[in-house]
Amino acid sequence: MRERPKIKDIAERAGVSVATVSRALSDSPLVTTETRQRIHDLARELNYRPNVSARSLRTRRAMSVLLVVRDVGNPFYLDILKGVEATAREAGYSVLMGNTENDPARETEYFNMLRDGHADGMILMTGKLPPAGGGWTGGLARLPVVVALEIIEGAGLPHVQVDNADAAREAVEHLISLGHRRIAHISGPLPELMSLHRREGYRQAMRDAGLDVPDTYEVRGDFLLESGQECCRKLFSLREPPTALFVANDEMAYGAAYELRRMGRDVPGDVSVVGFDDLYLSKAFYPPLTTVGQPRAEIGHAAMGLLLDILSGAEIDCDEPIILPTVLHIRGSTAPPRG
Amino acid sequence: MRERPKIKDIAERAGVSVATVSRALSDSPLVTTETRQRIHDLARELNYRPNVSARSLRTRRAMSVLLVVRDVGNPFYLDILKGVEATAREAGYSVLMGNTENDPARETEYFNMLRDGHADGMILMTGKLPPAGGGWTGGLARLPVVVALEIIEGAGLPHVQVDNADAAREAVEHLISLGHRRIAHISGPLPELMSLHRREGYRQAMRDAGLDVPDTYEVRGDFLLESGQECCRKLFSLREPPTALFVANDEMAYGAAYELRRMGRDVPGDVSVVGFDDLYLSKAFYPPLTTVGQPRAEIGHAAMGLLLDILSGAEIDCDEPIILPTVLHIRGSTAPPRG
DNA sequence: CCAGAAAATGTAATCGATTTCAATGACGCT
DNA sequence: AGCGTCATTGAAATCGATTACATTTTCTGG
Repeated sequence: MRERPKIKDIAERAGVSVATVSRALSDSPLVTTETRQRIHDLARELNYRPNVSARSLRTRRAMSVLLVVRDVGNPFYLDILKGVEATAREAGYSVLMGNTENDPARETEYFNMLRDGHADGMILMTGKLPPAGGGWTGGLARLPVVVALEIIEGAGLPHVQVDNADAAREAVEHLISLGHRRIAHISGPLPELMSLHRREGYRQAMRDAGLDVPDTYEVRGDFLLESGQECCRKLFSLREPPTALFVANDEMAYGAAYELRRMGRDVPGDVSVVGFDDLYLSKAFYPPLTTVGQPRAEIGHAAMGLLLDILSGAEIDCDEPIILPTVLHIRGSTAPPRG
Repeated sequence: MRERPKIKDIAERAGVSVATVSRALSDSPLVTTETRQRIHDLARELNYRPNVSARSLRTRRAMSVLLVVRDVGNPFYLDILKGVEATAREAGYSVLMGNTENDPARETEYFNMLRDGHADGMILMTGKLPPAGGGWTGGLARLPVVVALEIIEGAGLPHVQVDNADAAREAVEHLISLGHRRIAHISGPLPELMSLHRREGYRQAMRDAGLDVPDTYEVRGDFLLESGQECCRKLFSLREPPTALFVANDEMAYGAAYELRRMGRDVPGDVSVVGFDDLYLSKAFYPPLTTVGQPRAEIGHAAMGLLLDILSGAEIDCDEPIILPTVLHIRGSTAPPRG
């Protein structure tokens, strides 16, 4: 058998019809235990594997889901992917990764993969929907899509997320409790909701402590390393530079810490830095980064679980997002202000 | 048209047969320019997209390739992925990412996806073949698989790689030229060829300089952060610890640098550290890491190009690997030895 | 030992596209 | 007008599985 065997080959060899083979292989109770066993053995012997195209054409199910992120290279997504994969695997689904690089064309493309039958559902972690007009405007709420990490308002999609505002507030309160008064914030891209919420948490902590936030203390980044450096330069060219930074993600925090060292300022001696995400390098960073940890595997697990529910036809309440808890990891990059 | 339109819907609306529609949509010269235009318009209007399962069932082509890595979370793979994707996209292929976590079961699974028709070809970056006996022993050379980064001997597969030994030699020569004599090596997992080659480069540079390499100066890691710390502890509990480390990848180098700081040794004041890979965080690391950079996008580009050649039926000479050049980035983690 | 229900299997339709082969129509040429 | 040629188009087979429906076999009770 040089060619890839098909169900017909097994049927001929076993002396039964293709229907019986199909039923036997899917462990249908309609076939005798003996024939089922015989067919299973034969399938293994021939090293048979069903053709996925044929199967999903007929069943209208691809048995795979799409996990769409901004940037696969971001180590942050790894644990989420693992959580998703483990849950998907249990249910017999495989996971396809999609990488958008914030490119709207690619975002639309992944949505199209849903329609093409490439995948049955999608976990969206880009914070964006494809631009309207591409045929997606209506009926989006009926698509098997779960939004994780990010927030997309008004689309009627189910969400799995953390309380960004609350986590940010906790992080800033940590800085305040160390004695810092002049605390600046490097935010993510605006007006994305995730960035807005983290900024809101920062503002609230400051307000609660009766601290002033001059406009110049809020600078906007884009979550990338270089942007952390750049924002940091801006903040430290101010007349009254901050003594602590709350940075909206770890990657920018790395950039900021690097830039501070370049400017001859010690972290945490001169400036304290808090990040957000707890990338796995953050504890090996110098100094080890104080940062907000998210339950990544659980996020993946919850999102995939929700998607499976939807795929099995359950009605999901989209107004009640699943909120998972964060943990503030206090490490070496924060200390009381000098003097 | 609430349902997803099929080719038949277009055919009815256009008053032609499905055959004509299929031909028109694939821009076959067999249809008049007018009907072709009319059908294209109609397709856009109905927002038609062909069902991939049906198409690939008939054409026996999935128009997608598999990119299999040890660990998607490793930022190292990002640029390679980008190179692969760009090249694939041009040729109309999409890229599916596979993540093995060094789990043989999952490695086999991705190979099976090839047979299932999920993908047409595969770029393998795990350095391993699935265990024999699963029906893969014979005919592997005929599978559309390209090995990138890693090396798999004797399988008759085409390779895209860098000259690991030469790059390692260059890195170690840099340390020697700074005046170091006691240079230790933290290797990758053995007996993987990539690790062996990097170690070989280290040994050769030492030999060429007439330097001794005690057995205790070669410790084996597994490419992960923690292993870098651990190996570092071993080396610095020696009677005569090294003054410089050549570490087989950046991630372990991070771990080693972290551990050195914990032990109160300055990098590069007390100990110089050289890594391998040039992760994008390496330049923001403290101190910025001296490391060997690989042409990642080009590796992805070359591997996908090779795969496309194979898929279009070209005969590939597997004995002549494609070798791409490396660059040693000299940064702040290396300096002359103290005194 | 037979009617009839239940269990096991087979036949053929089906999923939605591509493609082979046949049929049609338009056109030029004698 | 008649015929061959070429350009278009259509009808139907095909890819490899699943499954509705039909059929055969087995079992049960009377």
